[in-house]
Amino acid sequence: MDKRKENSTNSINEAYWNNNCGIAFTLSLIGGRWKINILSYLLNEKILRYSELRNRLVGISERMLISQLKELEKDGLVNRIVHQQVPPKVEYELTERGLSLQPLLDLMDKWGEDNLGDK
Amino acid sequence: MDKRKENSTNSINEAYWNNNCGIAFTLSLIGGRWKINILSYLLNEKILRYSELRNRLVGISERMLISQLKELEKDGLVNRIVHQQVPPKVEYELTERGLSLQPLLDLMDKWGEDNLGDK
DNA sequence: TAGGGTACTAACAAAAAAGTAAGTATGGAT
DNA sequence: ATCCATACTTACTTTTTTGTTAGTACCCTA
Repeated sequence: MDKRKENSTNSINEAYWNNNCGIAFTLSLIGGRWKINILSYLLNEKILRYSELRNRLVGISERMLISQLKELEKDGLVNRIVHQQVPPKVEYELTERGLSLQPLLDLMDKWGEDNLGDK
Repeated sequence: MDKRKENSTNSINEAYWNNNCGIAFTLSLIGGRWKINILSYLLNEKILRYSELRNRLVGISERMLISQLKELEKDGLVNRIVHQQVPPKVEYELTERGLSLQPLLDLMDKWGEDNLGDK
């Protein structure tokens, strides 16, 4: 959403790895500042409207919430469901691809919990 | 290594989630710009010296290579082995904790490969 | 005595990510 | 006619990450 320079050294390297390494590609989809939080809530609660997500994600700004949701939608991980009514009502849920992240997120959570305290 | 403002909104939120969510903690350790690349090479080749890593990580700058290695070492994922000789020889290998990331990285790789082409 | 190879370090600049504050559209309720 | 709630949008600033370039130390070799 915010524009990046497409020919910076960093962008070129990033694009290269994202297209040639499964791990890098995966990280590029779930690595955003608030993405795992959003994905986790949606995994647990199935469907949430915009304001419900905002209330759960303590500390997030509207700008970030929208931009993370847009990226997740663009990457095919969440569906945006618009109800035609006033005041507006928009809900978010995981796509099949989003749901398929569950085992990965579970494993990340377990590894993290196992290593959190230790040095 | 590079200093951050410790009381910015972003830092506070990040620290909060990293200490309370296994996934966030895991991401904070492996999410650095070149960390998965370094971890992958060390998983495959067991032990590599600094210059060997530099040659494999096409596009990385010395500054980034050092800073990523230092963070991985601080987080207990890699060992730094210094040989007392001239010219210097320093090798890097995974710790047990680093090795324990293998299943996670494998899963991330698989998910990425399965989803790379599709839209 | 000058140069070479390795593993770094440091200072400054550019790029990218995130924060902040204010504004928009809509139709229904008052 | 005004206010309200929801889901955004926009412009501008700060913070954070990364790049770039130019060093350093060490002993050995020529």
